[in-house]
Amino acid sequence: MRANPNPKSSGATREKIVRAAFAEFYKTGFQGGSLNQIVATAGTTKGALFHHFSGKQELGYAVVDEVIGPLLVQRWLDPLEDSADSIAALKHAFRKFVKDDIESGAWVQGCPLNNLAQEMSPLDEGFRTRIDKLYTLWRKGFATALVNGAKAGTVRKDVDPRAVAAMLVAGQMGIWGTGKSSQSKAVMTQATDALCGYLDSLKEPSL
Amino acid sequence: MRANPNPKSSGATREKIVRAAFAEFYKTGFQGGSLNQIVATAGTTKGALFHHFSGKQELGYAVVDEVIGPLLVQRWLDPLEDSADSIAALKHAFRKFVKDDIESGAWVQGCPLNNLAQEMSPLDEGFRTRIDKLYTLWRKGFATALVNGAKAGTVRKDVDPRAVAAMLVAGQMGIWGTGKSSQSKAVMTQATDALCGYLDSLKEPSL
DNA sequence: GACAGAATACCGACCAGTCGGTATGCTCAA
DNA sequence: TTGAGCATACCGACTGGTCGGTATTCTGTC
Repeated sequence: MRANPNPKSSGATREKIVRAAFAEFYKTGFQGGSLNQIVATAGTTKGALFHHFSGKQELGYAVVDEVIGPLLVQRWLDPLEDSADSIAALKHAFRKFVKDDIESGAWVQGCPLNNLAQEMSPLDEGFRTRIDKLYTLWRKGFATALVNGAKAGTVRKDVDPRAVAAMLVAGQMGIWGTGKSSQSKAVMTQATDALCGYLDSLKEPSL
Repeated sequence: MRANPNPKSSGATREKIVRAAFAEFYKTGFQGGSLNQIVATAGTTKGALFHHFSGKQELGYAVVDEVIGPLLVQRWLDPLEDSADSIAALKHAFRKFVKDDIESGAWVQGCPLNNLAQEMSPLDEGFRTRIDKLYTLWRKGFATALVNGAKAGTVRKDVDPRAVAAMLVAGQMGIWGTGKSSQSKAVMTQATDALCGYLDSLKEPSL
């Protein structure tokens, strides 16, 4: 029923705020993040923030839905879409992103989704459901890839795709968490190596 | 070297504060935790807190060193000490603690060490080094168990103990993180099953 | 096209409350 | 008397959030 959704800029300001909020929460956590800092980074004001969002909480929800979610899909799910050898694709993804994040320095900040999950899941049910939705999507994407691999004959028939997917997503959490607290390339790489070894053990033996 | 360690209570008050701080930080995180709430729970006052600690930071350090560290050793490391079949011991530990934490309800709060690690590692180097020390100890304990298993002939000789240990600790982080955000016994159990399957693949094949 | 009126987008001063931290004084054993 | 152990009162800084006001743009009528 809205007549005209977008006079002036509107969408642009909103997006600047969400992106600044993502960066702030990624750096200092949701509770530690300051709205004053967010509006300063976004180059706008409190008035604009509270015009677009009812409060800090809803801004956090928007960060999960509109920034972190798409980032997850683009990084981890899309590359699996058209790959016959799902184990190779998974190994490649883990290896590549570990390497990328070490090189870019992002590894010391951990995974944006996991950060929010660990901090806010027990404190706010709205956060928890949104975050769980993304992790469920993630596991589903991995499980589907494994099923396709089994169909294509590259994955052993006796593996439980859902269990392995749960383990792989948990492994991602743990590997990035390890990197964050150890700040050691060696340890992070070791864990990745072991996980890739695990993936190898799921290959169809005839290959 | 302290001349008189206990006029009045002293040590008792300090410990009450540390334990209350552990509970508070476990619930709401370090940044979200309130000193006022901590002294209220401990049944003491700000004056006592700042008498024993120079500030919130040092109190947090004490929680890591004096509560979380011993808890980790007692739970994960001590049970591995005298076990010939290290893979069985590891599987038993994971299965048991997942079950325990689901039954006690502790799983929704995650792992105290991992919670602090994710929140504070990038923000405070003092936290990071203390936390990393504990994770290093943890990995070392697992690696030693694997080495002993290889010597006893229960673990394949070609496994890299350090890499597998890093992966197992990362797996623990991820499994408890999964439970926390999914609040699903099924998913947490699935991930544990897959990890135990991984451990099985490390067994000496002749057995 | 012009113009009134309504709605949207935004600003920035301001609020009450809470935060971590401090200054000071009491109590009591040595 | 001295000083450790602790309590109370209090501080400035900062927090998330509110609110009156203004600028801009849409809508409907002529």
